[in-house]
Amino acid sequence: MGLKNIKNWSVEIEKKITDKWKKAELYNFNSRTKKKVYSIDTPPPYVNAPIHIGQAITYCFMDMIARYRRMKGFEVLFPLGLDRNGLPIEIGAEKKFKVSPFKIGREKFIECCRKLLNETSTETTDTFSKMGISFTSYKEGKHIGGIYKTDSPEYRTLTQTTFIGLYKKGLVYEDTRINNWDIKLQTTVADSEIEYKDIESTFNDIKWKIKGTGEEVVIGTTRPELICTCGMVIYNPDDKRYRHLNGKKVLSPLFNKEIPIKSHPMADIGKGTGLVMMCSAGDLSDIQFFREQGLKPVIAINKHGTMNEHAGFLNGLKIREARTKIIEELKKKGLLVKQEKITHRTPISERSGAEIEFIEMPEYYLKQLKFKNEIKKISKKINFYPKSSKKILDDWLNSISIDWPISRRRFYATPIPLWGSGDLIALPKPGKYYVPWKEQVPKNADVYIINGTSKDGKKIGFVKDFPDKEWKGEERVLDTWMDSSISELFIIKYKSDDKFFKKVYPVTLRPQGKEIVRTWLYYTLLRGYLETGKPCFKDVWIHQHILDEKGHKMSKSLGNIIDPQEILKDYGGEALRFWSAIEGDLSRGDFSSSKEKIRAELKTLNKILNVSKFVMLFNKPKKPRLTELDKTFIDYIEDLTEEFDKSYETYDFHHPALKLRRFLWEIFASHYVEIVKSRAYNNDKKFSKEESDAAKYTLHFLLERFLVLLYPILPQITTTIAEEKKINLLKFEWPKSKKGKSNLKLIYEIMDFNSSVWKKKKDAGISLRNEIKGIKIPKGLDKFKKDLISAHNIV
RNA sequence: GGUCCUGUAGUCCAACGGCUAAGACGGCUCGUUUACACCGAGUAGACCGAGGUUCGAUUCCUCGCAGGACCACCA
Repeated sequence: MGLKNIKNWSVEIEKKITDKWKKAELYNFNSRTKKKVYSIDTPPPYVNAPIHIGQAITYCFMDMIARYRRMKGFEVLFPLGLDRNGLPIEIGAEKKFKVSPFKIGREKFIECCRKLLNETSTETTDTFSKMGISFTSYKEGKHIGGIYKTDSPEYRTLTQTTFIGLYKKGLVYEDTRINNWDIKLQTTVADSEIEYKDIESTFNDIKWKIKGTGEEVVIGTTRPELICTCGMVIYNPDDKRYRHLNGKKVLSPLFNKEIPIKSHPMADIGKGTGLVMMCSAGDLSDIQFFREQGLKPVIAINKHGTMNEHAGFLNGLKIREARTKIIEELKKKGLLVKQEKITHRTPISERSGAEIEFIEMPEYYLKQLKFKNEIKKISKKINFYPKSSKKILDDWLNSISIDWPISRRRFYATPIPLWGSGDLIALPKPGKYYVPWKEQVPKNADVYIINGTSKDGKKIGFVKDFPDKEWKGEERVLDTWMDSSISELFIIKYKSDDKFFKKVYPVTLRPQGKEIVRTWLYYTLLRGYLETGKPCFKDVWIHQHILDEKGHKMSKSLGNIIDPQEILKDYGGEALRFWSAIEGDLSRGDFSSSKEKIRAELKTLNKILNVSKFVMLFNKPKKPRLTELDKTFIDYIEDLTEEFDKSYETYDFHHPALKLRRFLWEIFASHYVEIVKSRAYNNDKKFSKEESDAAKYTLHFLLERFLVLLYPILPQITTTIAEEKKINLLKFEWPKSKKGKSNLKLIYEIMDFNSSVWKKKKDAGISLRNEIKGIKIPKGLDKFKKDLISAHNIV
């Protein structure tokens, strides 16, 4: 592309490069390679929304990792996945086409989801391409490293195959339990899909009567509509006020149900009146309590979020209405003592924003409790970057208290591959994609009988052995995380290319955000362990959040979104990449993004361009004998080479980027170039040919090495310049460096000296090219005397 | 409540326990010097607070304060 013709680095230049790269498939994976494999389990973005700035930045980092590893001689597997399963897609379809799956039916709704997905196909990959991301492939397909979609038959087959395997091992069971229920989406959700928000609610003090004595006690609650589900009233064993009530019964207000009173440490003396009504629907800890006490839960809320027959006069009302109504009733009867506004941490469904209710439903579970310790053990074998991020995983592991509910009552997801007939379950053969809700049961499917107590199935034959049975296809689907948690297995061809899988497992790196440690990372470790018994990753790199300029989370409602597409359009991928690296260490802290600062990095790109143009004015001679000055600067960049190797290897691109920028502006351009300019031109023949050649050689050497070191961060501009020098950086190997000789202090001394001369000339009002008298070269810089005198025109 | 991370100029971000605390963006003042006005040269501006360890602390330790995160609890 002729460096001379490029005035400024621009988006147009980038477009030519990235278009070429995208078509050329430069980074295809050679499965017969003898190199070591470096594999990256990239996070598949959801395709129904454009890439946001956070994803853009993290993919920049992943690309730096991939490019560095290629230089280090690895065969790099860096695939792009597209997540197309699950609730986000369904919610998108519901909004876009203004439909409800419960009204238009399953088939039509799935069509809507497909329609939505087809429209959003290429935007995501285009964005990545513009950023210069070196995915193994930009083509979809079954080849190793091809773009994969999580809703493809191949992917869903693997999800089902692993499900079938888990079922056979007795790790999947169905149970009817109280669970997190999303009223909006009409499905059970897992604990990991819940977030907590502070919502204002009212704390109501209500009078209750002790049976027999008629004594009145006051109990506080935020959920008075659940009084009908109260199974016990408790107080703290140390609470003297209520000791005399132990073993007595209390009558629930309005319902007059007899409820036992007991002491229990869960009650806190200081909170409320010290008495707690234990309901079977408040939250999961209540449910645990019911189990512990052997109480039978009463479920008063149905799956649509309305009260049922257990709620007596509240039957048929929505939860909120029921709450208002019962408070009215209590007021009328004079049973409401006091009301107080409090903020209450309320469980919210992450996907829909609906308040979670606790409702009893039969769901499939994957056993996870019994593997907690194993997962802890294998996670110790994984390197976490930064180390402290492992704590997030440990905290989560410690808090897991129930098995993983994996069935969902939704539609656009992997179907659960089961058919049922009474207490029999038909489990098809693995390796195929099944859609039980609209397909006949395969005759060769295994038949299991469900044992009522253990919940585990026992195999008793095949479907063909039960010709009289009518089989009903399972209608539920699998939790999206059941798909996502095998991404690392899918990309290395688990169950489809055993030889390759064995060679490459465990996957080298999982890069991901801290907010999905408890979902994506944890579930992947669990699934990987259940499939292989081993840790599935060597390294895990956890990044923090990308915030707006003011350090706030970006969100549509705040209107502070920075759109990477816009940045790419205005400033290009290289500016975005360089800014990402310069801005901070993403694994250590959150980072704030600002368009202004990204724009500012364009200056650096042009500086690189211009310095290169200058160096290219000279031909690179064969290596001559170098001067002390030349050696000093070469030693320094050799040291940087060594240092950056270590940084890049530990996923630190921030510090090298800072030092490279400094090297470019401060050390190389402002000082080395300025000093040796006259020696390189050598117009007045003050220097010998060898001395002049030494300057030219060193200019080229420093520039080349600079480009090589910068290449992982800025691939487009560095390769463009290197091409001019007949160097192909895409295939360049990391240089073997000679270390330990650099003398930065000496370089600073040179820089100080230069500055002082420039200042003197400026103060004297003379041009920098003019002669200056009376300057003494400092002792330490004696060996550079000839260069310094010539550079400053000292007489 | 528990745990973790982070506190350096207006903003962002550096600095093996030691020298004048670096650089960028933004200010201000000058200036076209054969790669570069997306430039060059200057200039103003900062270590959250209190103890401790040390000859010496921005750096290490303790406590506090502030911001962020995760977990638990919240009747």
